Amino acid sequence: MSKNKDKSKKPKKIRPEVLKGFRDYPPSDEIARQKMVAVFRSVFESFGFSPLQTPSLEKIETLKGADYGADNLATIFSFVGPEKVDMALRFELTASLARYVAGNGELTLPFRRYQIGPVWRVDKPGPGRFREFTQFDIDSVGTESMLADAEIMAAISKSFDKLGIENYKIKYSNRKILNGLAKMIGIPDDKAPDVFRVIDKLDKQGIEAVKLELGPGRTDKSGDKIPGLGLDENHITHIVNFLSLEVDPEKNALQFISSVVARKMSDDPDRSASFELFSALNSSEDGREELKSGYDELIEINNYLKNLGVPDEKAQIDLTIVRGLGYYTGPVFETILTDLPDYGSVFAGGRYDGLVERFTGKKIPAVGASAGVDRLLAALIKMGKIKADPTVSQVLVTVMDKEQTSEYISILNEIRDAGIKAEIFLGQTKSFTKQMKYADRVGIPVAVILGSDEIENKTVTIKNLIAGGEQAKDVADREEWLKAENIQVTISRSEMITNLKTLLSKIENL
RNA sequence: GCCGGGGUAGCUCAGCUUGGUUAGAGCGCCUGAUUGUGGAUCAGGAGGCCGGCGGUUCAAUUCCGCCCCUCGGUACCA
Repeated sequence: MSKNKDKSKKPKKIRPEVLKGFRDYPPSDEIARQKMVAVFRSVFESFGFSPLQTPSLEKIETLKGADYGADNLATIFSFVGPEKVDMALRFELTASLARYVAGNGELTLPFRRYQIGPVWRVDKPGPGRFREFTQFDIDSVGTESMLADAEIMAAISKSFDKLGIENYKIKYSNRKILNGLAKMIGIPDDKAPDVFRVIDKLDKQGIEAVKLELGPGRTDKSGDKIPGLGLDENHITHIVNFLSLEVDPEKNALQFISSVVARKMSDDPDRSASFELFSALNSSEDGREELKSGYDELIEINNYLKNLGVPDEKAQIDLTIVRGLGYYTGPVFETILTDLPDYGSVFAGGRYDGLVERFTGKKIPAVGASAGVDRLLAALIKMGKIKADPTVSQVLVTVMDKEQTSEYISILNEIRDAGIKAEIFLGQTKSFTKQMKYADRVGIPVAVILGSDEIENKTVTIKNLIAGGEQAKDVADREEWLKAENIQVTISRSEMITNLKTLLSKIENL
């Protein structure tokens, strides 16, 4: 009863909760993330991409196009602004890039930029999926050259190398190939994007699921019904036949396509698997042209990649790659981590020619790629490629005697000026034990200790907390542990900086 | 959107089936043993709108309904 009384007197507390689908990034996450981003930044800059930053909020037409409808807006955070302007948080970075290019007519093309920033979507949060997340984009706008596409792929490859990831693969293809095939077997134009969307699931769901979704639909593991596209049996067989040429996708499928382009069935190494498909490919000359163009581009990119020094095992042609998005028009590619196939594609993109046209009416060709920073980081941490330090602080200057504060500060200044990240203990307690505990908990690896002894003798004591922590494992008795310390040295002040630097570099390399 | 698990202390969870005294445990946290040294140990302590609203009841953390949130699967992903 008395408890209840107390409660009613208390002011209502605010629950410290974040919004659904949002989250905090504690220092350890953010430190790791910044390390990773620094690598991408430096590689892309070495390729001559410059940073661009655009607003988080845009006019809604910028993001959705002029004909935005109510159901289209379901997954975008939209508002009516103070001046009654419809606006929304960006859900990706490309639309803003297109707006930027279109709105700056004096911009010299090709324009090549990278951009990193948060984007927002009103999705249902799922595993590794949030309403606010960070994307990393690179794009080259205003160039038709396939070298632009190859360069983006090469930059991705370089970045992954530099991050120490050995097992990744950039798989690439060209939309025009499947587009052409679709035309040639008579799939209506308006169905083609849906077909691609389904084919895109091949990796995750397998050929049988794709087959069913092209046709009558299927029921997934949870018992939910997934509607199919309702293509007729004939079309499905042709598509599946083509996708099944993937035994050695680079060779068989490519040769098959070149034989289609040349209209010579005899060039096809796998007649039995593709004869049926081949014989169906007679209906559309348009389709054949598109197929040929896609094939040529693919080969061109393949050559450029060789020139750029991307090894074959890192970048491979895979004709089953289509990408789900509708706006891709030519080359498409995605990067997977072969050790972590569950993470899906972690850096992907392709050529899109229509995005700037929305604003200017002029077609400006562009190619770009986008990475989900958070997912990639999760993968890196899982693979042990990035260390998640709990703090950036490297040195704690402990406070033994408040009377000596100015002395401590001058030591602190000296350490900081030497480029070492350092802090002085700012807590309330006088207990020295607490200060060591603080350093330990926060994860500061080194303590600099100055008591009356040190000050009198113009020395400092430097303690390696990492090594101390290791030693604690073997010692059960407190007295023994305290005495066993050969993990700290007392040296003259003039030697302090050199000593700290060697110690810290030793700790870094652990 | 659909299917399923869950929401009780800072964290991980027990209790709920069968409503009823003071809602527990482990870990963590705070204080001290130990004001010049982190771990371990020991002693003491703080910390709960039992997710929210409504219903049934003399009585609800417990039963019922709705909602919210969360986790996993699936769909969507411009």
